[in-house]
Amino acid sequence: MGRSVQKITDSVSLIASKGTWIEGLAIQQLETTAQLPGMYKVAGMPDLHPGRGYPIGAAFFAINKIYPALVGNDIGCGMALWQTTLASNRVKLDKLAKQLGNVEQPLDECWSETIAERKQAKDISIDTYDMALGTIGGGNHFAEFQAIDTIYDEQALAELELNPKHLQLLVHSGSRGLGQSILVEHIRQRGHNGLEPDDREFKEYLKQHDEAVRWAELNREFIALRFLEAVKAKGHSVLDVNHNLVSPKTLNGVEGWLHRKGATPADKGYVVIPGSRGDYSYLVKPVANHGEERSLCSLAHGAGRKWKRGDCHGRLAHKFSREELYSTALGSRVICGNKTLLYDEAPQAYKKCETIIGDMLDAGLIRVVARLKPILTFKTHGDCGS
DNA sequence: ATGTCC
Repeated sequence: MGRSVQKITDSVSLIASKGTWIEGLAIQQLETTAQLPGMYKVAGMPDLHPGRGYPIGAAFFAINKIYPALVGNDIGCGMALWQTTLASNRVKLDKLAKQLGNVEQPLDECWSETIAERKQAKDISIDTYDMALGTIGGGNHFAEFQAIDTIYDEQALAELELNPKHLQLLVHSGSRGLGQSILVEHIRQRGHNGLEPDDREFKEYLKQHDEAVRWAELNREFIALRFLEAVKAKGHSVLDVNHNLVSPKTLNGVEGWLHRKGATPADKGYVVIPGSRGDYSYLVKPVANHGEERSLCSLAHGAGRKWKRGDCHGRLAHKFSREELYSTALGSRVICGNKTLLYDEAPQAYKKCETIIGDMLDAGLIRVVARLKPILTFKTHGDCGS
């Protein structure tokens, strides 16, 4: 554990070098959250940034308690990586962009049989949010075609059966309105208080939470499938990892509940740490059983915001027109019909992913397998005004 | 983050 592990208090650590910029408010929120009853240890990741009361980009280990409000509304949010059959060197950006016209509309009737089958297979019975299945949503969610740009570990790539000559599809989305509704109903009943295993609501919440996690996984699957269909390609899932959830975990022999709020698991195999749409993403292999105590078996879930959402239009509009933001410095294309979203998620609003990766390398938490370059990032349909 | 808000 090197210079990029900071011990803030006995129970609060931060995986970041002194040179990595982290907003003071985020550290404050991390320390405040560490004071919650039953909270045993918390760990900020290098992408730590302020949230609504609780910071994003952190893991929280509590004993005999879970905090639904800490998990937040986007239960099961995560990253899925799909291998496609599209040859990277044959990509025509205009054609690709054109093919993706309607991929954010609700899935049409042709999908209903597949939806029913897959829901049953994944033990999902709720149907209130079927309309949202296969949709990306807003915020930092996206689906992005990527090309493998640099290979650092051939063997790992082979193990994952990734074809470096073909495009990958990275999907970042969650449980949409379903997770939101579960949180809202819980807050209405119990506020921000934690739940103990003896509480009636504990089991109820966890049951709904676990279903929302599976729903979010299925959502990413349908997003990938419809994208593949739209561009007339085939593909298969390589990995799917949730970074927003609470799960039982034993850390150094202590049983508890690990809350991950924008924190990628380091105990679920290979993961992708995405950069902003104008930056590289990294396929990494977590180092087994390393830094459990300080990192809580977690990693950054992305490059991390540098600027607050609402600030971005004001900071960028005088410098960049909408049209200029439809392409990036790496030559990739952006489809985003929502102006606010276009500015809020601009590459300038995020830290450089390389620094986040560097911090985790310094801490001995990961090995880098490959660097992925963005080709086309889809945020939301391209035809709405604001 | 949000079938986003009256």
